[in-house]
Amino acid sequence: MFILDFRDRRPIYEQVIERFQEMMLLGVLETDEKLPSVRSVAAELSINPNTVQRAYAELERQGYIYSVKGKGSFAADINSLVDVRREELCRQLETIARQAKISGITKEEFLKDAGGGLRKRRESE
Amino acid sequence: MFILDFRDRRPIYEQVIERFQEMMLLGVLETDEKLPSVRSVAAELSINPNTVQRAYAELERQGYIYSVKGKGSFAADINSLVDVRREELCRQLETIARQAKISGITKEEFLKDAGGGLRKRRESE
DNA sequence: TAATTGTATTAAATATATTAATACAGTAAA
DNA sequence: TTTACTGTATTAATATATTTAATACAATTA
Repeated sequence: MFILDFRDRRPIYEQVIERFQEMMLLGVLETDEKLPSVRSVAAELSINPNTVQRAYAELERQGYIYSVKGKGSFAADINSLVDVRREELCRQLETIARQAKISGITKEEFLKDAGGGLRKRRESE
Repeated sequence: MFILDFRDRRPIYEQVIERFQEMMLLGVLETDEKLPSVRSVAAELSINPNTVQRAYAELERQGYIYSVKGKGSFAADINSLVDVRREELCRQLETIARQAKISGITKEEFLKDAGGGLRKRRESE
């Protein structure tokens, strides 16, 4: 499924949240598709079910998934969430751009790096 | 001097580190200029001297300052650190660019936001 | 009925951050 | 030399967040 990065200082449940968000945004998980159960994710990642449950609860609070007791957790329609995500990324981008300016990086250098980051993925388009 | 953001989830000592790094990169603190003492910073920010000491120790480890017992802590020549900082920002930029791509943000939208972030500061140049 | 699902609860363990209270050694100035 | 300031180290207590552990219960499905 995916693996955890134990060098990452952030809590495990946040990594789990991010991985599932990515899978949904990338279409690996489509709308109404079933997510693996809390217990199976816990077993696969060798972490506690409570930690997975915390991630799922947060994903549901944010509108990424919906859960039905006895049935499972399912990917929600995330089309309405794109704007929220876009705003968050814009905030992060402003923060790093401010840091770049402070560090004496020119606009040209910054945009060059940004373009590189955008292009360097596996070509899916 | 500066203030702390208690809404920030990150530890206080990290904020202290960042603020001093910024002051040095912006030239507010010049090479060999004396930083305020551990105890005075602690008093001004109403935090424990140990917390400031932790920030100073990390700043010294990273090469931003040097400390002399009995004299004080001083801004180091940070010219050789710019590259390290540039690489770190580049890594962050790639991460956020990847997230943007996953979120379906086009290259044009991303670069537009990035440029905005770079320009929106008080005009010091 | 049996097995699986999400969910809730309580407790313990673990890690990290922060404060508190000292102490020591080096520097500078009175 | 004494006094007051520096950085540095140590130990303990406190607070908070994270993670694990061990259950339990209700709903669903086969």
